[in-house]
Amino acid sequence: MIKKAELAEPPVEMPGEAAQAQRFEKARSAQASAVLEDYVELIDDLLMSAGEARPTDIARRLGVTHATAIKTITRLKREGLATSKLYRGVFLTQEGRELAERVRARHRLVVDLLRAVGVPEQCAELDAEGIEHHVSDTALAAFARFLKRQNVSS
Amino acid sequence: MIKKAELAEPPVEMPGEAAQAQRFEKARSAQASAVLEDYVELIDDLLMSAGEARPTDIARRLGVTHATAIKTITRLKREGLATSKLYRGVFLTQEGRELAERVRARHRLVVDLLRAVGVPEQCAELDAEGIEHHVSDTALAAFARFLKRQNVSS
DNA sequence: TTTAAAATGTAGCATAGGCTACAAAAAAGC
DNA sequence: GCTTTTTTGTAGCCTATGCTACATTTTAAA
Repeated sequence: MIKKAELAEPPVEMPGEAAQAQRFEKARSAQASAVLEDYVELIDDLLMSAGEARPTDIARRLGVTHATAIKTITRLKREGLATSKLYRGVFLTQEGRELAERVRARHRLVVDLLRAVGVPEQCAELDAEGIEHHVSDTALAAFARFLKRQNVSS
Repeated sequence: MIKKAELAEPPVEMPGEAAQAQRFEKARSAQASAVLEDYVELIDDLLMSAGEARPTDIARRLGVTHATAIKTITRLKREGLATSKLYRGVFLTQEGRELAERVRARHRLVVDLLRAVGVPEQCAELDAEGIEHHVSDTALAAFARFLKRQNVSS
């Protein structure tokens, strides 16, 4: 092993190290809520377009089995985002609806931003699905400003 | 339950449904490799800057316990991305080094793109950590073109 | 050289999110 | 109204990623 003294490193632990750890921490926690966000947005979609959101439809749209969907719906209920009645579909709580709206707006903004910098339409939709969960409010605001400038100048 | 006939939906399953499922599928698989990408990039960093990458350092930088880091390092080895000798640190295989280089280039490009559209420096670094794993090669190429245009015109 | 500290590794536990297989209830069709 | 199909739910298993607690080994210090 190389001794620390030989490396001529800063003697005190650099603050950049903790900062880096925080970045990863943040990315991990964003990922934890990503699945819930996807479900909430999809349920809201289904409720508006079809009038109901059934576990089977949710599962098919997400590309998972119904067992997986039901398990996650249980988690949504536990976290106060959704409610469900047997054979009566899934509904969102007030909190769930608010989250859905935020997620939807964010998704649109991310897709628009990607399109604006030249990403092909289909690719923008594809990539946005994963990207959106990691875009902070600060970045989102910057996206909105950028798009506004683009539209004005065009 | 609302009967399908009452909803006046398209009789055949829309292809958009399968497409949506594929988007989620892709985002999920991207997430599965995200952790490995982070480790590989960090190990490469440590090897270049400190000459060695020890589990303890990796853990501290990622903000996890050493037990967690060691477990993931075991997975890296299983997947052929890294090697390690007891008390001699972790090293990357050829494949691991190539992955690290791709990840690093992608990270830089994502940060630059975020900066270019007006995201504050610190926020760009923070968000890029989560975003980068979901940016496809197609989008990456678009980012590069966009940045080139920006630089030329400025 | 002997002891203390740090690093490494292992074991066992939890949660999340996948899956298949089985069971039960509701809806649809005859 | 009875039968079949669809939908829903449960149980049990797997992997990944966290964690704490304990054991071991190496490094550093006295």
